[in-house]
Amino acid sequence: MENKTVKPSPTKPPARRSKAVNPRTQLDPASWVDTAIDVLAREGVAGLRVEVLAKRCGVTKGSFYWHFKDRQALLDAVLERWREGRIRDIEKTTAVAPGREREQLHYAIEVYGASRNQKGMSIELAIRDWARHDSRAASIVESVDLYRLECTRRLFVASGMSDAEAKSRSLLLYACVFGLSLMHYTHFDDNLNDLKQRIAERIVAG
Amino acid sequence: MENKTVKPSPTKPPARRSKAVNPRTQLDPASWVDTAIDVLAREGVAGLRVEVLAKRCGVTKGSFYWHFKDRQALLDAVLERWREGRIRDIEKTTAVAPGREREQLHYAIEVYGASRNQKGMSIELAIRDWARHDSRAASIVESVDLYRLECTRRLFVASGMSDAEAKSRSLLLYACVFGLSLMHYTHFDDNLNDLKQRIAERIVAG
DNA sequence: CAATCTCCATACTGATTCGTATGGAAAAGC
DNA sequence: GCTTTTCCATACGAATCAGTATGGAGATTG
Repeated sequence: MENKTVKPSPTKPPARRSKAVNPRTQLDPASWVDTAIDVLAREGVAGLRVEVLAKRCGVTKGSFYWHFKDRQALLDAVLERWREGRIRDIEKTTAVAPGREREQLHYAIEVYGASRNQKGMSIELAIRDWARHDSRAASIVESVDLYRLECTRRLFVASGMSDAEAKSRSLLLYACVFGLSLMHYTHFDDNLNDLKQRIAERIVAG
Repeated sequence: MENKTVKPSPTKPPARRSKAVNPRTQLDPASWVDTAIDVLAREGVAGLRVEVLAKRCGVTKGSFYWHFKDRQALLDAVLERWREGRIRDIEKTTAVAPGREREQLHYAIEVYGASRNQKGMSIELAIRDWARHDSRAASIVESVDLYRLECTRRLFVASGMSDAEAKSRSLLLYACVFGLSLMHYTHFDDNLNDLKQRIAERIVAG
């Protein structure tokens, strides 16, 4: 379903409202997904309930079930949105001029640091936990993982490593990044930055 | 509450039933926790509902609320049981004769491999996701993490590393182990064992 | 202006959930 | 043997959830 389109005149592109840009009142599937991802980051998939989301959008379920066939349709839209965003992000992060591959790998590790990009990592972990019980989410996660692993593999190869070593480093890089965000090690040392720096070196250095 | 004990005669130790060992019918808090951890591994905390657990135990809620004050009491018991098991396991895994520290570190990495100990890792991940929304679980996870990090740190130090380097390696080890179990990389390479071996070397080697 | 379409509110059904209250059967204690 | 304690079943109330049905206000279209 996802919006019963193409009924009046297929010639007109969008033209939904009188005002060119929607002022405030109307909702579309995209804004529902926005809200859903926000809730996902803070409560996980278990928090993605249609009545809760509706209240958060300032409307009722009636609106939701006009834009989406059912709850699963929203969940699928959330997964698809996440995948697209991740793919774009990876391509941007791993694009680099020749000779600066190791530098870029350090940057890739740093941007995943839990300090900034807090919300992005929350979404990441929420979806990965989701994937442990849902095959749809698992499939999305796998496609994103393979794409990311491939992109960083190329960086390692370009920095002079064998293919097998590059694959190994690539896997180590992401495993470490996600694993660190799973752990509670704040009180393990008073110079966490030094530890992280050593880890990054261990992952990237030849 | 957790069992209204010490009413008849505090002199007798347990002596709950006629038969020395409980044959089958009676339940105690420990067996509820057993079932709960089983469900936790397969469905996460969200699956820990008292009526569901009761059905799985072959009884009704009446039994549950006799053994536990409320649902939270069971959750606390699950966390405590997990912590105790982890502490014992870590001590056993990191106890080693001098000179074999690196060997033991490789073993520690291997036992966490998702291949075996599948259920243990499922519980681990379920509790870590739980900890993202619950301060009680977060506290338990932190205590376990700090203990584990300290134990492996000692192994790295004993194998000849500086304290800072040992801490860094210790953090890298667990982050990688948990991170790998979060990822979906089965189709990334056809010789995953080689990749894992390289990763383990990278973590442990001097 | 009238008919239609868009988007949402309201009001239901039915299923689950947590927790309480109460009673009852079987064992244990005296 | 009678009472008490243990352990659980049953029955309830209140809350929350997914999904459906229906109507209605406002904009769009002819």
